[in-house]
Amino acid sequence: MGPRSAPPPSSSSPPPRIKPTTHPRLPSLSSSLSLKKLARSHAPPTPHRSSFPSDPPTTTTAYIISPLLVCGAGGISSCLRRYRIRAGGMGRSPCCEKAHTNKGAWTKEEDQRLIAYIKAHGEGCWRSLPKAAGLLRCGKSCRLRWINYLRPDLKRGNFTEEEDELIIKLHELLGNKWSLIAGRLPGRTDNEIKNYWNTHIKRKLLARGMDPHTHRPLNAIAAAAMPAQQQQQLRAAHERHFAAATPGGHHLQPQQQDPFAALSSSAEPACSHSSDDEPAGSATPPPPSRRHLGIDLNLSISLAPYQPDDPAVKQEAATTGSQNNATTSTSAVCMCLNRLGFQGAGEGCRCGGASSVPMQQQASSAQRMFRFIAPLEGGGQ
DNA sequence: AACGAGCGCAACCGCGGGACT
DNA sequence: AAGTCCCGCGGTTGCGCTCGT
Repeated sequence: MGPRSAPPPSSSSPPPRIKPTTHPRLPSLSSSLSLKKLARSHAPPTPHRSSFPSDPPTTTTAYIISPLLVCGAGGISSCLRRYRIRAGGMGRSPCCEKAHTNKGAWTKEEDQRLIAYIKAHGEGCWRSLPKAAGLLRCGKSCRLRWINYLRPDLKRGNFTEEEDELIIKLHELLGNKWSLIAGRLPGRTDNEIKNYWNTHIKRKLLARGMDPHTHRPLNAIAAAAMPAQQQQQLRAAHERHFAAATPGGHHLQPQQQDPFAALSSSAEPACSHSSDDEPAGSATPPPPSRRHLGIDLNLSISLAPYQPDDPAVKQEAATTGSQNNATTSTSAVCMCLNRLGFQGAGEGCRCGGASSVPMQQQASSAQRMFRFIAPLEGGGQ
């Protein structure tokens, strides 16, 4: 059905399906329950997925100079635009020459070409990269392959229990913002986390009696009918999982009695979910607090002592004034504006003290914002 | 041993946002 | 101000492997 039904037109033999991950296969929740089929049964008809219209593009573009020569550090993004000759009328050209690109699984040769090219020239200019690297792929495909599979700093597979719980907490806060969640898990990609969520964590939460969408007791109706005491027991059981899975270091900040509870008590996560999560018509407008959260992801999440592997991150942490207490167990990771910062217990977030101008601006505006300190344990009482 | 169903995950797609002309 | 483009994101698909019968 899909475009991948056609075998990859690669010259080499089809690549062996690489399975670098070693997740132990989880026992089925129930032989009659298939999450995938369940989701599909609730999903609206899949939208039209054919790639591009069959009519030819209305514009023709040509690059008169290799982008490699112009894509220096800092100027990558606009290199193509400056050297483009428009030879046709208005309209949007396809992202690549579909007719001359490979699809499907990547071959080892393709991987090696991509790795070699990026090692030599760095990331960026994805649109022109395939041609420059001698790959018959579209830029998007190259980007995905690199980010999700070839990047050297990827961990790949074997999610730890702590990562599981962090993902669950982050998902409760952020919803299906996989890239944001991935940003808090070094070495993990959004695609990997998304897949892991859909295949493992959903089931894990269901087994705990929690709804993976709302992070509340599974059946809202049953929950409503459930005695308050029973609801509390269920909730407590859920929280005990967190406590057990995150040994040490995750402390509820005493001055923030329970900011998490305010979030958890709201019906919806921070963002809307896909159509297969809930029937489209059932969506209700998020309460004001949720809408606020959706606009401002100025969050802080406490976490186990963080030891960044990346020297650049270490450097950044140092320059943001985190100092030594950045790695103490009483620190929290601040999620302010997509930036990792640290704060000690009982102190305000200091990530705004960065030297860059944008961050100063953000810090000044952040002073007027409400901050969420989201502990990883005991926060949802 | 053979077969079918279920599952995991790599890779694809369309869309939105921001940058640029 | 409007139009165009690229990048990145979230949702979805389908191949190949594993497991149960």
